[in-house]
Amino acid sequence: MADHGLRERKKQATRLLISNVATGLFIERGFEEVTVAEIAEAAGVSKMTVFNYFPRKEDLFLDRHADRLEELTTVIRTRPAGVSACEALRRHQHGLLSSGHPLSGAIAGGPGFWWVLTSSPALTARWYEQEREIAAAFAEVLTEETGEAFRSRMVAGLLTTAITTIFAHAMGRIVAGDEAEVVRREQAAVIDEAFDLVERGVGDFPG
Amino acid sequence: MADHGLRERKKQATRLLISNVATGLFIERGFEEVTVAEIAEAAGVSKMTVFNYFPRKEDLFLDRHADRLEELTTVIRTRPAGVSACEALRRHQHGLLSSGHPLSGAIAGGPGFWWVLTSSPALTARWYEQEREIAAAFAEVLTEETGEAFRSRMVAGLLTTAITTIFAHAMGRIVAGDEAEVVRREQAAVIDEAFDLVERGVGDFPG
DNA sequence: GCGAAACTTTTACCGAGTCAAACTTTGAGC
DNA sequence: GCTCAAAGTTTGACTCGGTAAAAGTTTCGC
Repeated sequence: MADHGLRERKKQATRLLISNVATGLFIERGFEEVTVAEIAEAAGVSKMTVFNYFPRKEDLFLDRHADRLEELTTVIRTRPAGVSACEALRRHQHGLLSSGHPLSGAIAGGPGFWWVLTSSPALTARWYEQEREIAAAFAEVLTEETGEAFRSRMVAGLLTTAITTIFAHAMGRIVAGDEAEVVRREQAAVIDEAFDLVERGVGDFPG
Repeated sequence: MADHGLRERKKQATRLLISNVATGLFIERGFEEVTVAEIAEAAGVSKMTVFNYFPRKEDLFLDRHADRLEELTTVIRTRPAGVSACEALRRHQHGLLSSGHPLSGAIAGGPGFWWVLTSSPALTARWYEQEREIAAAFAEVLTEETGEAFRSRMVAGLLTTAITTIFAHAMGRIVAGDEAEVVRREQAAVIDEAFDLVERGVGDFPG
């Protein structure tokens, strides 16, 4: 069985169809202005089926979360010996940026995406909930490695804060209308500033 | 007019009544198991009135947020000269702990409260949303003071992470059934560990 | 091809939250 | 005190997200 049956292919196709239809409608009209029933109809499927694939309406839009979570924990778990989690993530962020990956927060492609995200409280809430899941996953990895539960949790939180803030900063600029290319050019320094703060501490800022 | 009219007193009384009735029911049976209609009836008021005072159901339980936000920003804003925001908050947390304040996360009074909070996803989500509001408020204060927007935002995020993690740690132990007195005794070290990480950095943890 | 398992649809339902219109209470001025 | 306007409350109807159960429909193993 597995991933080659007709069944499985159809499922993936349906899932993708629903997700695409939904995303299209959201970008066109905004998250709150589109109902699940509408999405279902537009995708030629029943409302119940939509919820079969996506437990919450928000997940229709934020469906890359699982991949992102997996990717980020892998970065920490499989980092080279002698490299700290902080350093590994710093490099990863630089990598995302220079490859123009959407999650670096500085892509040309779609202010539409960021607009949808920022203009819906429910969606932003879910976004930040996903950030917390990332922090929890980090904490688990670090605790496994070191056995120090509280310290791991703290470090996980701080690292996640860096990632989130870096992202939010870029997103904010894009939404505010800044030129994507400019944002992108300046983003490397932002990444370093954030990770420097986590790695070396805030000191006595602001004096 | 102002805060001495009968009108205003009645409003405050109604608000308090609704909040108390709601909290009581939540602690008794859990957040999801109580409907707003039920709360309204128990408080002898209409459902609409409940929503008049508390825009979301979650706010019925987490109604101390405004005070907490105010208190925390004041701590930063009015800290003595030569004391960093980080240090001021560290001291504040120690103060909360030694005065047995609920928000220190280590009180004897009510595992009920923490149980309600942790057992409802909607409630925890709202809780963390409030943490983000705190981070945003911190960022605003720090930006006003220093003019460095991104750095302020990062530091605000890191400080908030410390507060949140300290709190979550204590709450987790209480909910898990640890003796409140023990948690309380060990909490001072937790506070210092958290703020040390923020102030001096995570370094190369975990090697 | 047959039967079981998986997927979808239908239908009915619940609870949060909104809206508008009617109704009641309070406060101010005379 | 009485009256009028404003503030607050209630009612009832409605929308939408989400769940549950049962009845189809499609795919798969044999």
